[in-house]
Amino acid sequence: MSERPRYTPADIEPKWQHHWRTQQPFRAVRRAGHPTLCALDMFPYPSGAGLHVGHPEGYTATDIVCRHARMKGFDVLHPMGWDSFGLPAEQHAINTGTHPSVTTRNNIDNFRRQLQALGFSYDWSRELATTDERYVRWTQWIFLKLFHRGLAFQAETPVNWCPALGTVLANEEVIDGRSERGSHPVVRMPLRQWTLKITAYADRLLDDLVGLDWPETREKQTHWIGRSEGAECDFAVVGHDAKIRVFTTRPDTMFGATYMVLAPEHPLVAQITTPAQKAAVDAYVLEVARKSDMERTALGKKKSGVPTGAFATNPATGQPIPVWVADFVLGHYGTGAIMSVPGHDERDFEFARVFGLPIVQVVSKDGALADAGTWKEAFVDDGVAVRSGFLDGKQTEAAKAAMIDWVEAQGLGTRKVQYKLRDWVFSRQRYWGEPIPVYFPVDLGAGVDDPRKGAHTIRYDQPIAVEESELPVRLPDLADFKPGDDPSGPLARALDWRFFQKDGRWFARETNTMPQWAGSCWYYLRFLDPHNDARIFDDAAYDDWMPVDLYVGGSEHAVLHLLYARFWHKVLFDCGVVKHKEPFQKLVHQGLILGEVEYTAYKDSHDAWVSPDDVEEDADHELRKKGTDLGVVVVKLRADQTQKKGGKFVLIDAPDVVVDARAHKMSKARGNVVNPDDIIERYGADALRVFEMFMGPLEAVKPWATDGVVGVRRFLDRAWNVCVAAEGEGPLDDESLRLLHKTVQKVGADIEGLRFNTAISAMMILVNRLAEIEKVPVSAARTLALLLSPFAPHLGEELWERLGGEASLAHEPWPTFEPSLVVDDVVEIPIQVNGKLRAKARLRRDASEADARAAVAGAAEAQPFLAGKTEKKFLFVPGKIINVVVG
RNA sequence: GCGAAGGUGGCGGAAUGGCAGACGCACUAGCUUGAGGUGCUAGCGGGGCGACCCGUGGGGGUUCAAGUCCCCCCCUUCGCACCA
Repeated sequence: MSERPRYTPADIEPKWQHHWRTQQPFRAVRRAGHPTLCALDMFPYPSGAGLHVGHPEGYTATDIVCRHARMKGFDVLHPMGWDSFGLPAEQHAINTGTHPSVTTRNNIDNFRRQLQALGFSYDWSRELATTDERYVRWTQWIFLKLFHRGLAFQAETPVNWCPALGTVLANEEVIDGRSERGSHPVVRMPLRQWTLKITAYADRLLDDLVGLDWPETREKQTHWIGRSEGAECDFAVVGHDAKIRVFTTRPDTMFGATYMVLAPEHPLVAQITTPAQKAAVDAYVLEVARKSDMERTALGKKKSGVPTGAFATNPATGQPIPVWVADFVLGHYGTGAIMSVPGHDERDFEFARVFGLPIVQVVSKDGALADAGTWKEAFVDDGVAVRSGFLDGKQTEAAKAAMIDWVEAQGLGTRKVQYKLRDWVFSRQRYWGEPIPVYFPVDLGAGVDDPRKGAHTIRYDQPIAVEESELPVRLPDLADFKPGDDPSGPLARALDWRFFQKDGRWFARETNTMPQWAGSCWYYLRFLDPHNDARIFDDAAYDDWMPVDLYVGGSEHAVLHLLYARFWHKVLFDCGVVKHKEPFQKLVHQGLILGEVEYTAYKDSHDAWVSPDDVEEDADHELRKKGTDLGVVVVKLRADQTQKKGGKFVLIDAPDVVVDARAHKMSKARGNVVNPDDIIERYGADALRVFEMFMGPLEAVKPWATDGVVGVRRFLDRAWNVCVAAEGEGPLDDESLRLLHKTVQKVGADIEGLRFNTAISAMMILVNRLAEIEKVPVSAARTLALLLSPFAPHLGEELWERLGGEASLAHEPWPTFEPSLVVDDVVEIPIQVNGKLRAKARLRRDASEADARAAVAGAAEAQPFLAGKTEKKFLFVPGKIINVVVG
């Protein structure tokens, strides 16, 4: 054979990356009359660890969409940037003394290098970092918008203080009483905090979810916002002036309220507890306070509580009912107190059962009266009100309305909408974040003329916004980044930065900084016009591209980032800065890529095998054999030591020992992280890109398997060989020509439907076919190169050039297909007898039933199943199937 | 407990109600190649010498025809977690 050049990604990939970097074919430019696409990736936090194979998954998906769109004539905005504030750089600074800005710069350089090595078609001229002062300026500018609208305020609120991190955390950052990052214990304590009034937007955040092309994330946000309608109502405490205000979604059941419960944190607890109960209540409240949220909920079903000894009057019945304290009532939801209707609420029912409190039926399924005391569970469905005075006979909905009317008429309370969503604690006691652009007057102590040197009081009650013209408020250079054990943060130590004089008066800057979410709340907007120092962005740039058509990122941001960003967007909408109610039209979460599948078995201390079902974790997180105190160790196995038996993997040498076969999340601790650099070195960036897309549906969680990469590499090799061997303009045989056109159709449709895995398999089929043909015409090879190019852009460009392409194929028109060639005139269709496949026939697509009958008669394999039988039914679906039903 | 997604070969996965397992990995055999991770050809769900039979978590149902639609159950993963 002649010497043909081989496919060498190590040569062609840098070549084209250089071309793209210098020629900038991916700059986002608007041309009148062209459709537009704004496709956005969730920008990464540039960690020191660099990219892992999870990053390129979503990035490759959007890159394919963008490259395809450009070839379809779209003007495309596809930017990338860095979410570069964050704790790790600061932690690194604490550990090593390296300034976070240095670490951040290095990490960004590394991330950029890695992303460019993957050949993504970003418009790098729009690159931004949230840590850039020119970006921070506008983040602070948005904060001032919030501040001036009364949406940013200081509050002495109970917050999640994490002593180990030395900062407060948003509720969303606390999981089971521990920090999301690092899993450190979190305690609740009241502190002065900047808080954003996201609850003012709760209804709009909820309502505007309708109509978005989003996955189940919409439901997650709905649950997170947690809107519930009901009423507030006061219950008078017997013998006190005090009233207990409760929130209920079931006002119709008030006649059935047989007791009340206060949260242990409730301010009235101390006031109304009788002397006889004081000791018990104090002890209980103390005990609960000591417990973390985790322990409080880990108790699960067991209800605990203590009576206060006090009674309140049920306003509906006029009867006194006991008031209890119990931890299942949360101080921070609703009013921190409930009326308990054990007949019609599961928790109240359970509680009543544990403490022998009366259970009364006030809602009936069919109007019939029952004895609730004998019930096994509460009746929580809607029904008809009974034993409820003026509500009797009313359906639940009507009864609710009537009861609320009554409560309002009596002046006891009002209709009320309650949300789970709480306001967003927005300050962090950290250095590496955006300074909050606010300062406070300072009162000097007697004889003190400089607060840096003497006693003073900072008037936190008189916040003053920094003038827009003075933005950005820059971070001071600091050498010591350690968080304090109080919430003033490391910036409090930068005295010359913190205190300043203006018109002869001393002021102090806010020393808290913004949380990492701030920068990511609006970066998609800055991409529109990233170098504009006069405005946040130009209106024309906004009109060119907004809103974001496609937003791809991990589902871990389903509530946190996406809710906050939507909130800011709506505030900016109210300010007239943006013109759409919602920023992200279509949202897709790429599935997590797990590590390689691992096979593990267990052995006890006698060296005997233990199946995973018999292994449990004891209180010290040590593994032991269930029901014994034998310690158990993990044994890692190779795949070839195991086999499948009855749906489970077992040891080949000991088939009664079950082996765990599962893929785990990639983590440094587990040592199963795959670095894309290594894959690129071995197989090339295009192979990595294609493999990530070939692994399965974009949204699915998938285990990584390095072995599989060779498969796509072979495919790319073959595609290369087919194209470099292409010659002349001879005709393609009919079947191959049809396959080519069908592939063009399928690849285009699959890209638009984000079904990259099936697009790739279609191209594999095409390449396998073309590889069998002696002389592939150049035109077919050019089509193949174009189809391939969104997935394997370096290969696509190189082949295009070798096939005589004049310039980069980045804007070359996407191939079209001939509709008549994608539908076959003659199709092979199955012949079934009683629904079972017996033969096959080749029939014209427009064949008649008579043709079909003739085909059946001519199908020798089918005859034995027809002989001597009576035809009951003859089914013929043209182009699909023949089914003869006989009896 | 609640909510969502999902269960198809050894593995990743295909399949507008119409030939289950496309495409790829791994594996087996042969060829080739002087070999050290990437060549070529063939085979590859299970059972049976075979014609055939059985197979999409389990059980029912609808239909000429069900992985796909309906009902019940089981399991896995993810999210939320006493929200009044």
